[in-house]
Amino acid sequence: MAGMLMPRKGVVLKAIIEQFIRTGTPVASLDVTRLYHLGVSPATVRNEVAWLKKEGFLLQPHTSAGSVPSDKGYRYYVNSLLDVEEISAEEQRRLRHMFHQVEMELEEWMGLAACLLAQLVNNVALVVPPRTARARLRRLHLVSVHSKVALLVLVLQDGRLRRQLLTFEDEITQDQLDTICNRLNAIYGGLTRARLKTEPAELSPQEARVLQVAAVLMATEDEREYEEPRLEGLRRLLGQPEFVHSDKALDIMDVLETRALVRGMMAQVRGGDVSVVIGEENPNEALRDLSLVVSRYGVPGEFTGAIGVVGPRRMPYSRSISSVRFLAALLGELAAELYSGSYRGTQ
Amino acid sequence: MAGMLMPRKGVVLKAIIEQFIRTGTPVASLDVTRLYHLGVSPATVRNEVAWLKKEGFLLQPHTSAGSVPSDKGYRYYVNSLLDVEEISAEEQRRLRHMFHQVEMELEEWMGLAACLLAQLVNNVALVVPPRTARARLRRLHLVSVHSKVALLVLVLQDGRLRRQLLTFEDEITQDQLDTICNRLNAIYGGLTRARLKTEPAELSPQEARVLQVAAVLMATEDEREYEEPRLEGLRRLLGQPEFVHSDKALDIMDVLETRALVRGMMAQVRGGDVSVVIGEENPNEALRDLSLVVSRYGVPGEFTGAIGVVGPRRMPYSRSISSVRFLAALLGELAAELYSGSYRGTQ
DNA sequence: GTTTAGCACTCTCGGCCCGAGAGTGCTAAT
DNA sequence: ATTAGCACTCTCGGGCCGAGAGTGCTAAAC
Repeated sequence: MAGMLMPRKGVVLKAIIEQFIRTGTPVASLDVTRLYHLGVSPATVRNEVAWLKKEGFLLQPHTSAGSVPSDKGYRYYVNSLLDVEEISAEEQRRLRHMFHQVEMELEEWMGLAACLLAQLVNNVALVVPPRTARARLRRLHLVSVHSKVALLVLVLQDGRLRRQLLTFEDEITQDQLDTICNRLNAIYGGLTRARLKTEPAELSPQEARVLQVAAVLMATEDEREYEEPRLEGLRRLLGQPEFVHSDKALDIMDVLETRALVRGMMAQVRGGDVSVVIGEENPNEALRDLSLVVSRYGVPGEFTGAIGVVGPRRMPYSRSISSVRFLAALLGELAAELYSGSYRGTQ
Repeated sequence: MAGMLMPRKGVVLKAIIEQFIRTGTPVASLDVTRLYHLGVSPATVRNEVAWLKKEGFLLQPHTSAGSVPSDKGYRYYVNSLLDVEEISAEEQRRLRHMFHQVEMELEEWMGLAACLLAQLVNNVALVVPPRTARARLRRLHLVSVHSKVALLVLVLQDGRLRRQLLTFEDEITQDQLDTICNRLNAIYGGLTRARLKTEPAELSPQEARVLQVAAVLMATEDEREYEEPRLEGLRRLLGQPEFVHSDKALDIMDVLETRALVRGMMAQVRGGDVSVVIGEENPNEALRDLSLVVSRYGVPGEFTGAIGVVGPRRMPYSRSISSVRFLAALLGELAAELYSGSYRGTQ
């Protein structure tokens, strides 16, 4: 991946990539000369292009077509050429405002974030709900459904709700249920699943039963790999010119339906900032035609989700990076509020 | 839509439609003769086919191709020719069993139903959550998040959960929150939104605030047209040969993302049994290329959702109808358990 | 009158060819 | 190192054609 390109080679590469990202058709050296008048003749540009091809930054679909960026080209572009234009303060305010207008609920925020992101980058946006490494019980409630059946509602520390129907051997009233709740909450509130078992207590059969079901629910939470992610903008992705001949479109649907995308995406989120994965760099076979721009959000070590963009290699990287970065930060703030109660919002 | 077709005309039409549903290519009269040896010569079949074409039951893509069913043909087929083969008892047991293996939760059931249906019919399956016409509050809970913030959890009569963060002016403890809960539950449990306002009571400012937020949440429930539906098998639909040229595929994505499909589908569910809507019969412009097989499920008048299949006109109607019918009944049973507590399950 | 056989006719589909156009690569001059 | 000029290559789209499929019709048979 060598060092820096000679300044002009970089300019040419950048011009070609950005032109290609816009139009999607191979770009001719002449076009570059015309559109970004560099003060040199087309022939000079051709020489540079020839060199970039030789070195593998550009590809030629066929002998006499313009050039197309290779993965190596994109990579160099993203690492060294790209100037990420952060979202303007005004735009940030506008977006923030939208989040304050919807219900104060994580689900809503994620849905909105996915919608906005998809719109901003005109590709598929994916938001994976944040979760704690280990589910922690905040509180449980029992609601009588009828004489022998009750609805168990678990409120987890991070605000998630789980419910499960529960059948008792004998009839049981709401008052009795309330008593059970109060006792269990007093003893087990704030504990992880593992601690539910070790915490000693004398429990009635019913209490034991409720506790056991709660433990099972929390266990499935702990084991669940990822929550169902929000996914938006499929239509935009499939509308990209690279997918009009739909062989690839079907592959994409496969990737999405099998959740392979989520797993692939989660595998790529490095700590801290936004990661960019380009085409063949992707370890997941099925994602080789796609590029990913992803970021974690949340409080590292405590609870994390992921948000990202999926699109063809030919993707507006600058816009994607800035959008993902901004929304990740925003979601992080919002989620922190729900999770730990310590609101770290700006202003 | 005339009366019954002469017996043999019916047989021929049925044969052609079923063959076309299998293969997707226009079917030649000769093929019919070969595959379903009817004891008549190809020429006779050709005459019948000619008649069916003249009457508009069949179409010819071009002068010298086989025939393709028209909407009128499909309609006659569905109404008069189709013998719906109900799902075998053994299969029913197998499917039922799967529902008893997952968590006892409506969400899970709907997801499973969508998956199974998509698989059974190899098309898109859609499950719209059941809902009551008017949300009814079963119980509410308050969970302290931190000193001034609490999580309000609403348990609706039909088992749905809603939550909302709530900020108080002053610090408030869990004990105080519990007191508020108990009072509000005693007064307002089981009421609809409208009744929340009329029920007179002396409330503290905090209680009033909680009640007000609860009322708003319930109002948004009442107004919400349809819940986010479960949708499965998009890949299968897009994989159908009629969509390999992806112009239509994009249209479909549009329909799905704009929720037009759900609205279109809900518009078509008649009472009682499974409804079939074929192509142009669909009032919704965007669904003109698709056929729907849908059914309500739930307890009419109390709470209803919908389940259905979306596919190209060329769809396995028999299988679709029996699958939808069965799963609608099954979901109805399961949901009834959650909703009213009156379990009407078999066995 | 209905059914059957035979045959000509029509229309699509895939392959092929070909010319236009685009864009490069090379060479030689500046 | 840069530029001008030119020949070369390769794709793309259109038009052409032959094969094959399937019908529609007519005339004979039951």
